[in-house]
Amino acid sequence: MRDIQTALKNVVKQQFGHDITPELTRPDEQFGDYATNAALQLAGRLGRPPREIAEELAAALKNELPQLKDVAVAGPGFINVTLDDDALLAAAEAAPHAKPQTYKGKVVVAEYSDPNPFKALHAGHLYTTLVGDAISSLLEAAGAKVHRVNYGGDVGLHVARAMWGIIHFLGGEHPEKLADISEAERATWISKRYVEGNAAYEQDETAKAEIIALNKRVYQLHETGDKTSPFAHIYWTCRQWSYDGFDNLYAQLQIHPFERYIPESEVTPPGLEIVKKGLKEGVFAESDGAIVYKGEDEGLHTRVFINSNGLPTYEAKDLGLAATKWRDYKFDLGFIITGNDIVEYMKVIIKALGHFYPEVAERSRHLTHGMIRLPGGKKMSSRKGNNPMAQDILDAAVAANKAATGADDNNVVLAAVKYAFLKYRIGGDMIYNPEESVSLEGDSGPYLQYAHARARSILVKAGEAKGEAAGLDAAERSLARKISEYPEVIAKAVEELMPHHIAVYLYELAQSFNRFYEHNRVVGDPRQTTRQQLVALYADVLKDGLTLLNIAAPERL
RNA sequence: GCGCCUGUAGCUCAGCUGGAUAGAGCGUUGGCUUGCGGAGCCAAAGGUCAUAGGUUCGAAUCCUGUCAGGCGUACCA
Repeated sequence: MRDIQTALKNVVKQQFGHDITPELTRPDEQFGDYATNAALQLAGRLGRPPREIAEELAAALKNELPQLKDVAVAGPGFINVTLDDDALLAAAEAAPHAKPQTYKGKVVVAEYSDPNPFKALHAGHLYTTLVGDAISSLLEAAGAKVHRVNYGGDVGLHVARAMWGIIHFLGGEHPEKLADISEAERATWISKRYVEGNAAYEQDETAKAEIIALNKRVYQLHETGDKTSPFAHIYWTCRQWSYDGFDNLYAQLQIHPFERYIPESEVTPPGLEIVKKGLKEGVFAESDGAIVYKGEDEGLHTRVFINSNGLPTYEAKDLGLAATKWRDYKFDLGFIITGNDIVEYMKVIIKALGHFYPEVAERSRHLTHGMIRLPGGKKMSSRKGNNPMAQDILDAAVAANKAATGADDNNVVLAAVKYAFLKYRIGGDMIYNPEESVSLEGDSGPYLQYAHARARSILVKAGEAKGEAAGLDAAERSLARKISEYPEVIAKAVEELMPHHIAVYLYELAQSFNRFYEHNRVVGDPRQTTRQQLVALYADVLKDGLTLLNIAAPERL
């Protein structure tokens, strides 16, 4: 593909004196293997009929690359290129291993998941976790060194609310009573206390005052390094329980482990320093007793970085977080995945950051996902009807799988959930349908697992390849062509940081294979050698693609 | 009010750095069927790509207006 593109570029330059990078696309199969609209683009600049230019370009290209089977002009001025069978087969053979190394030697910091200790993960956390892990894997495959980091708020009002609930439950600051909580229920126990504290904060003025006081105590505890007071004991113990709970969920999901948690408390001091420095330099301003960044002149809005009580807000901490990541990793790309409700917020942060670390602001990418909803507005969360918890999603998948198959296969359930979340373009809201996700028919993770296992089983049955078969027949060619597209799909997914391209392609590939397989015998056929090779390549690509999405591809189901 | 995002088949979604007849799954209808793992294949029905303009040889894709929905809009995260 690269050869054709280079040749085309040269030809355009020689013939027409224009230095453009012509686009090579995959047209409908009936037209050929590749197509370019270079002639149509040139027509405007040259003021000549596009078909005429196309004819000249096609002839020159054919001359440049005589090994091409066909170079034809079609429609308004497209140039369609058809590869020789050997070249196509060679491209298919390379496909499972030919990944574009666009990130070779690059350092990437991937920040995703980002749950807050003392609270339960909701469905959105599950979404960023799966997408973040997939993008990380993708970048690794493209040659990057990826640092997976997880950021979360271990200080702040939500922690104070949880601490209030905990202390209330324990009947005072009695850390010894924590021993009564069994290991299995620790994480949910804490999130229940948070819910109680949250309710108290909203409804009870006395409790609200207490929670505000607790908030300050939590900050003080970090400032003084207190690890031993009863209050500190409760705090540190429960914080660790939260992290343990997160780790349990990640293990359950079988995703790559995070390199580290960066707690909010750790980035608060550097964040405060940046804001203080910025205040002197005039980047930040005082307003109503708070320290703010005025974004209006840059088309943004004003945000508070230090509130009128002198406490840092999330904004200040985010600056500290960026500085910390930069200090530790000196990355080429730092991406963050969060819900899309904070896009405007993040723009202000990055803008403010640019005053101190312009290179970091430039290398930071904020990716977002939308809300997760359930079909028909069905409510599934215990607490907030329209905001399901991560565990609710997993439980629903397990239940749907059990209902459909009667079995309890964790591999299948994970494939179902991961694929369901990864097959959509990130950015917008999505509806998670548990029944469809576990379905063995249609565009699902389990379907692809089956497709892979079936291909492997054909290969087992086929044994050693024997005999020689020349060329490719029409059905074989069609499959080989689809297989050969794989590296281009990866390149696009890497460039756009969009793993859904892979999911979409894998399903199309499976469809291509099924069409081929319907009417073409593999084992025992005179063309067995060629066909067997294609089946092997197909299975390899499926496995490779599923692996990039962090979905298991077992040899048999 | 202002800003950001979304609006493609009954439902869920691809396609969106402009290009050839707008695609897929589910659902509906009809066919294939003792198969190499049929968890599949073929076919049909189903679309004013929210809407009105504009730019262009060419617009689902770019620009503007309108409508609808979501989110954000200073001391929550």
